[in-house]
Amino acid sequence: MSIRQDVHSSGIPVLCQSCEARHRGVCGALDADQLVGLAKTSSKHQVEAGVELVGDAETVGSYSNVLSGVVKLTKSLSDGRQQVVGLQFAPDFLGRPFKAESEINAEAATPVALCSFPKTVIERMMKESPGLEHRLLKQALNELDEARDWIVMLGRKSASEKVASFLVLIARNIDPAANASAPSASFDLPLTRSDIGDFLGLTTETVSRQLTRLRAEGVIRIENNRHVIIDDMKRLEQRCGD
Amino acid sequence: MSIRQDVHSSGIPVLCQSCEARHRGVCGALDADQLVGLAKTSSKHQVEAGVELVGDAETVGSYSNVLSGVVKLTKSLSDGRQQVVGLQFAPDFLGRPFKAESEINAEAATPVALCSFPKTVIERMMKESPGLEHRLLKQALNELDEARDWIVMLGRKSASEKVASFLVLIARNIDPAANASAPSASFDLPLTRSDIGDFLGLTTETVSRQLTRLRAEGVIRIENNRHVIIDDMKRLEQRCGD
DNA sequence: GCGAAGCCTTGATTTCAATCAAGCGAAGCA
DNA sequence: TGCTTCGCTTGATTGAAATCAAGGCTTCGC
Repeated sequence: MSIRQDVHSSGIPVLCQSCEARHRGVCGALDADQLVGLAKTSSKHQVEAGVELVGDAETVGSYSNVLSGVVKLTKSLSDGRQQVVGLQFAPDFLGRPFKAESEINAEAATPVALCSFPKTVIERMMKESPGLEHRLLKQALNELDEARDWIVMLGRKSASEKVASFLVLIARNIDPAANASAPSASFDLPLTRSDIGDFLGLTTETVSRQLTRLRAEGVIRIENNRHVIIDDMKRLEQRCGD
Repeated sequence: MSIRQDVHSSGIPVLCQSCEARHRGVCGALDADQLVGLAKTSSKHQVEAGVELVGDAETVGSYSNVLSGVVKLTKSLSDGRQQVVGLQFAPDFLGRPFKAESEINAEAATPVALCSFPKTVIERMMKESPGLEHRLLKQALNELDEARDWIVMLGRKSASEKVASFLVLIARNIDPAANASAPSASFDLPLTRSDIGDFLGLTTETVSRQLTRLRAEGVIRIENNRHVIIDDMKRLEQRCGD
């Protein structure tokens, strides 16, 4: 798949189409020369749901921007218990600077499009361009804030509060219309019931029961097992506990 | 309390005594001129256990290095349920750049010594000195790794695994002798049973029962309710689940 | 020393979510 | 078409940790 190298109206070349849209990714922090240099080394991938991204020959030794879809980060205990420790939506940055191996598995939860760059190129640009480190610092601090909310959820919320919180989180990240003020949302769940369980520290069965309850109480509607419609976000948010 | 401004053997002035020891804090990333400038604006505080650090007049609008003691970061749900979301040991950096208010409470868990700087000064230096942002990025990424291990613990570990994991974490951070290879450790717990419960997503009673069990099985010894002795770290680590 | 307040432990009981078990429905394949 | 597999739901039972309850240690100030 070819890479667009046309020039933005501001005079800054655009590395990939999607990087143009929102600037939480890598590209928004670089100057024109760097973007041209980076474009020569980048490659776009389309990946099916279920594919391991770490350990994959194409992604080892590289950083990526998520262009579309959802990537799920997981860790496992020695006996096989699994926990989701992060979800990356477009245009998040994927990869851990300053560390060779991370013990974290990354897997495409839905079909995913990635734009990848060699680690060496990014690391050189980080030294040259303070703006890039600044951007990565901001993303890391945001992820840390999210992780802390997650910690509160796992440590102190009931199963029904966890499921409600999960739906609100996904709605905010996936449904383009579900902005802060929007009273409703409609989206496909990017995870199976089992993955949702691994995200919330619950079993598949408990997730299923709580979704059934929310549906029975008219808080959400579910079509085809995957598509969720929330008519009244406020009502759902009241069940999040916070 | 006066601030040491003597000169390190390398020619770099030392801002505070403790910053000299390890360099995960702010000061290690600055050049000589900046350190002298920073020293003029810094102030050292000694704080008793239980004191709120955020909302405190002296720490609002400032960043701090933890010089000694343990600071506990907590978040609360609307009905009062509380969860510890971070523990800061010397020489961690305290404060959230790029964000005015954070919803997070910081409290001295033990007597704490802090070295504080006005936010404005640090933020100016961040613009001038890429090294400072680099250091903050590294700390943020480390904290993110820790947060993800914590998420696994809260989501998937049993009460007894949680308590064992907590003891190992504290031993590594507090007992200066408990390095990777050390087979034993000895330290005072920086938290009450109730705080440990808020850290692990458990109740006081459950924490107490699990500690009693570890003691009964000879894995740990406890003196005066607070002092813990671990003769065989390996044996304790085997109970962490990972 | 004495009393009070916190912190901690222990026991009895309850409860919420896990586990065990079964069946449904859609998708993929022979 | 029929078979298998996978994801999901629902029901019955169990179990781990919460809750409720009481009492014991420390530490403090008086």
